[in-house]
Amino acid sequence: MPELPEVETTRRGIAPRLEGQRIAKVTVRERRLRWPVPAGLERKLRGQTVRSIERRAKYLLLHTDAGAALIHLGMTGSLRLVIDQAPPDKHDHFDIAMDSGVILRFNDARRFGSFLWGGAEPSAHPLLAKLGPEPLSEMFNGDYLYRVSRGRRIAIKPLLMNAHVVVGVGNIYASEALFRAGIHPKRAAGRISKQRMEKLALAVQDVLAQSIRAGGTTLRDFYGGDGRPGYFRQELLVYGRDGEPCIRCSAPVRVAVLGQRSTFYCISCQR
DNA sequence: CCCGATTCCTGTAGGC
DNA sequence: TGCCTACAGGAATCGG
Repeated sequence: MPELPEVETTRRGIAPRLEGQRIAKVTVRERRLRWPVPAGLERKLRGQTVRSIERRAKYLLLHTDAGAALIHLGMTGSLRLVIDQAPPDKHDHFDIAMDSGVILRFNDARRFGSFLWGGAEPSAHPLLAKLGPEPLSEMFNGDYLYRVSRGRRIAIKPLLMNAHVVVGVGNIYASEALFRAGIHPKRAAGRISKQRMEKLALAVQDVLAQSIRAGGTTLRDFYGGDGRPGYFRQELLVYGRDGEPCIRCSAPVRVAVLGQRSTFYCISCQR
């Protein structure tokens, strides 16, 4: 379940081997991803030099002089660097082969990922244009959360997971940040004080930064560009701990379904 | 506009 | 062992 830390870990893993390299060939084996892979994407990229790899929300942007390719990992997507000419495995949907011989290979069993053309101004792409701020930027803070939540009756957890409010926070880190801030996931967003929103914004930033340091969270599918799993799973405090005692107060951690998502929280610490 | 439900998809786990 | 079902959830879209 790649959220921001997993995508950032992937970026850091693959960028050093791709930046400055020329794309020799792009091979798409399966065009039916979350959005159809556009016809002609191979031709647009071939011969271009990868200038930089940027992350925006959960998208990776491969910048070239002709424009940027957009890659989203969806739920089960992963990018790996393949050095030899290893034959593609099941669900290896596309390759970006460099002149150096390195191949960037995308695998995604459930095909919720995407491979798109963002053009010269990718921030104007329809999928990127209306995204909220980056959680690790200065724009994202308690004042901002307080302001955008006024008058809204939605529970705080689905609000945090709404990419139009803030990007990169998925199911795992929303539960973790709310635990760290002591806020009940079902609390109406519009009824949370500015002081508590400040705590929440800091908790979101802390948990994401800590996870990036650990190389992300590997539950099952996620591996970084170097093929190594992330180790933040060991540092999860409530996610996946249904029935276990809270590490802070020993009351049980419970799971509830909120907006069709499993939500983990301490019945005592979170109000 | 707001917000909950639905939808896409396949590997895995649990029940029998 | 094998078959069936439920579940996992990012995020666009639909409908009330």
